[in-house]
Amino acid sequence: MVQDTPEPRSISSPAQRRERRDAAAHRQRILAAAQRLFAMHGVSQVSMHQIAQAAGVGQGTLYRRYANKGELCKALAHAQHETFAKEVHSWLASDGAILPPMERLAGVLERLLRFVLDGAALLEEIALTEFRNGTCDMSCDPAEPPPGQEQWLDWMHALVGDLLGEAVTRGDIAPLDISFTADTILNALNPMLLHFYHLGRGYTHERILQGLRHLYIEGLSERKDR
Amino acid sequence: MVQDTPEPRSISSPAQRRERRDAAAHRQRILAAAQRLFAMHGVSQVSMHQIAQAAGVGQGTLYRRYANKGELCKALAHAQHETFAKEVHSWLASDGAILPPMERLAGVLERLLRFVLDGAALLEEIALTEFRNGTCDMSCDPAEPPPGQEQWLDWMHALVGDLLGEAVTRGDIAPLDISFTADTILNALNPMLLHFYHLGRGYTHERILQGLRHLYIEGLSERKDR
DNA sequence: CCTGTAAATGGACACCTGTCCGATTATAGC
DNA sequence: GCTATAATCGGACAGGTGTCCATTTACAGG
Repeated sequence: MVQDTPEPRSISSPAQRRERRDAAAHRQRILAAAQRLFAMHGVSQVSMHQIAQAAGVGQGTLYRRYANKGELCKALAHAQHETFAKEVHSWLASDGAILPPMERLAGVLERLLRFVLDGAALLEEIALTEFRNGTCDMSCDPAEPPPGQEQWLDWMHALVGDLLGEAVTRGDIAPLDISFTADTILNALNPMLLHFYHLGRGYTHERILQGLRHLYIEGLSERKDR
Repeated sequence: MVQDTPEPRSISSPAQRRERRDAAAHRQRILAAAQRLFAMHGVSQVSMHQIAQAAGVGQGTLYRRYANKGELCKALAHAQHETFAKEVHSWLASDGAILPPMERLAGVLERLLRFVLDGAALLEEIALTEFRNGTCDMSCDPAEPPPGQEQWLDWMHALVGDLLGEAVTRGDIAPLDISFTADTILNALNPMLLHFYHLGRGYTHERILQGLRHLYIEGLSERKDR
């Protein structure tokens, strides 16, 4: 049930000691407890103290590993992120491969929207914590540095940026500020914003998708086929 | 210094008692103290307890009036909001009047960007609190209902929506989901997002403005003059 | 002036986050 | 097995938020 980052536990681990066995067990228990409590009561209703208690560890231990609830959520969301990344990659390599870049972007956004709406509770907590702490970088837990793992937001930013860049090169869209545009598009799928869309405005999934498509795909495209 | 909502203190106040004099004085002291402390140490560094103490009132009194720091910030930001609204209105009535709707929208966005960047600290706290509490409606303090006062976000949403609607009617832009588009455009100027743009990305004021213009003004417009 | 009543007050309280540090325990080298 | 050592543990603690409620106080009407 609990997805764990596959530890670099090769015996031949060169200079650095491998994670102590009890520590590893505790991390498992923490993740399992958090997942259970979150599922039971909702992310925002569960305190770090409760998690520590349910996992049978002290608060200090919990905070040593996860500096705040957001970090803990990141660890839990990690597997979901990877699944999503794989799904997007495989789509881009198969069905998406024959589409022009802006249509590929549309496909990515559609999948991203679904992904965010599904994992909303976890992602919201992550975003909230980051904004609150002013880190704002969506970077990953430095205590868990799986080699070569891309940071979530950076990865999405690069992906959207690449698609935009390709579209510019092909002349499908006019030249633009790629980095800023990618940021703006991704922000339109911010978990907190979608939460507001759902509660405050009552926008449906389809309506959001269509709105995004009109604004960012058709809006940017030079050749409008109307 | 402290801008106060002009109380409905007409003697002929029909059924409802007017605010007690001591309560009014306390509110003044609270606002003054908050403004002073915020200016001195930054919004996020000042606790509600400190504010209460500096104002010479108990925490209970403070919370009775302002349910949380966000509400207090809203009260302080109220005058700024009104100033901004007046500035936009007068521009729309004078220089803006001769421009097509999408150019008027560009002017509004430019002013909004400046406004948000200026009052960032206060607005960020407001947005953060709202998201945290899940209220997400940006509505005003129900304890202070100045008659006829528009809610800030609703007002902006309506303004942007009107401009978009006019542009559609004139055929300047293709028909679209006006409400959703207005929400999305406004979200691109979210205080928290701009904070991230500044810190995490280093985007300048001008770069943001140009990016927004390309995306939302030129992107939506039918007749592109390139 | 006196009195009833509802609004206003303020500090104790419950709970939460995040830090700190002495005590504990796993591991490496002998 | 034994020891040195550093990672790890866990609960106390320092703040902060927001609630509660017994007490106080301003205002209106007799």
